[in-house]
Amino acid sequence: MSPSTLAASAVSESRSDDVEARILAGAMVCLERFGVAKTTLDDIAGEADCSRATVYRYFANRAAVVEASVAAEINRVTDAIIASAAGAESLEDAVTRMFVCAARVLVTHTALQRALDLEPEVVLPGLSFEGGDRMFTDAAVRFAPVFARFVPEDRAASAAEWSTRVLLAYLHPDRAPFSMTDEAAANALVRRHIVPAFPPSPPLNEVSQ
Amino acid sequence: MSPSTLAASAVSESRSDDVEARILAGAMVCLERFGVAKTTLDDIAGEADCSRATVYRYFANRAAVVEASVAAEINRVTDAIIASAAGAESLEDAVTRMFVCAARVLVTHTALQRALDLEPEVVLPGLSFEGGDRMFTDAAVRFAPVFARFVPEDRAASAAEWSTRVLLAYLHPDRAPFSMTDEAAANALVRRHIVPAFPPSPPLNEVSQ
DNA sequence: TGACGATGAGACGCTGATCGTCATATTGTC
DNA sequence: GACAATATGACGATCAGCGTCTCATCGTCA
Repeated sequence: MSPSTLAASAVSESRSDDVEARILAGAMVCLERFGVAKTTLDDIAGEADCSRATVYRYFANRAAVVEASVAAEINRVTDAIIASAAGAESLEDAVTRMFVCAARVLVTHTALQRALDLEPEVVLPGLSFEGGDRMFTDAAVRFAPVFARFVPEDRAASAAEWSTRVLLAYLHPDRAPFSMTDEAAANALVRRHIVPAFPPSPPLNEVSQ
Repeated sequence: MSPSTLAASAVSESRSDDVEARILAGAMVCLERFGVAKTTLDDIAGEADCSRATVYRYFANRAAVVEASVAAEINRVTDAIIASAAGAESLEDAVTRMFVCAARVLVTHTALQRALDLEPEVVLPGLSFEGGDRMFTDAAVRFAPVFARFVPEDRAASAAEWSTRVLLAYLHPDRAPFSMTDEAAANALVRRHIVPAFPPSPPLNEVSQ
């Protein structure tokens, strides 16, 4: 448990929170600049403007810092994607916006692109939905409320998960020719793979029966 | 003296030359990716697709590889700048073209920009004409023939040197607001600081006296 | 074929960088 | 001024990188 987690229920947390955030941000800056392999704890501490020992106060080791920094960054991206669907008025519209937003954010994401360039063997396995880590399943969970606005409550989770799978599949570098940053292309994908599977309430089979 | 220098006067140089060039190119790739501080000899050897031992056969140490790689790169850039003035029909035209070319090449130069970002304290001192190394005086010497087409023979060298000084002064990051990539801006600079100082033969003072 | 030069593979010792831990100093709060 | 929370620099251990070396391999040429 990190000090800030403890501090959250206590009184003084001003510094703790600040430092932990600075460490995470500093680590991300280093990952952008140097890549995972070449980033040292000195680099991170220096960028976070604190001592190495302080970093160890918040994280068990180098790997933990990197992991937490990546997780925080994924959270940021997830937030942006969710926000992009705020004004949508249909499932098709919402998912199209989210796909385009995701594609544009990731294509221009320095750290990610650098990682794909320098250490693809580390990043690519993690870019699949089933890839062990709960990174994307967690993201899918967070997407669910967006879907709940357009599909029956009990289907929102699976719609979110399915959409995330499709998104990841088409964002994979191997799919280079397919550019999801193009709204028309994203929309076509959504109409083919997402919309038909998730009709508005009530579900299709209940109507047709 | 490097093996290829020896080989140049001997018979077989095919392989040597190739390897040396690959090492220099590989080193530049690493400098782009990692910066000077984080580039190891393993990185360079790997990028050059040869063993570490082979790198040491051509260069005394890591610093020598980096230095030679930078020198080779400066040569490449110098060539490009000279080539850009090929079709010029006046001093003003030639220098303007060279300034714009230099600015554009350097602004889009990944390794240089990365170095300026990561290790400004290493790069900036070297970006002055007087900066110890003969990098720019050498470049100025190579520019001289271009100037010899428009100014009296005996003034070509100093015209080249002066122009290089002006170029460097205005390319320095501290001068950020001044964008030499803009042809009009470059031309104005040339008209003010270069052309008046180097009238076509014979020199101005001889005419006016 | 045999000599030769170029290269790769990899082991070596050395040095400095990096890691993770520790005792101590500093800071903010009461 | 005492206390808790936290930052800091020092520490030893470990690791990665450097530069050197030897040996095996390969291709070329006499």
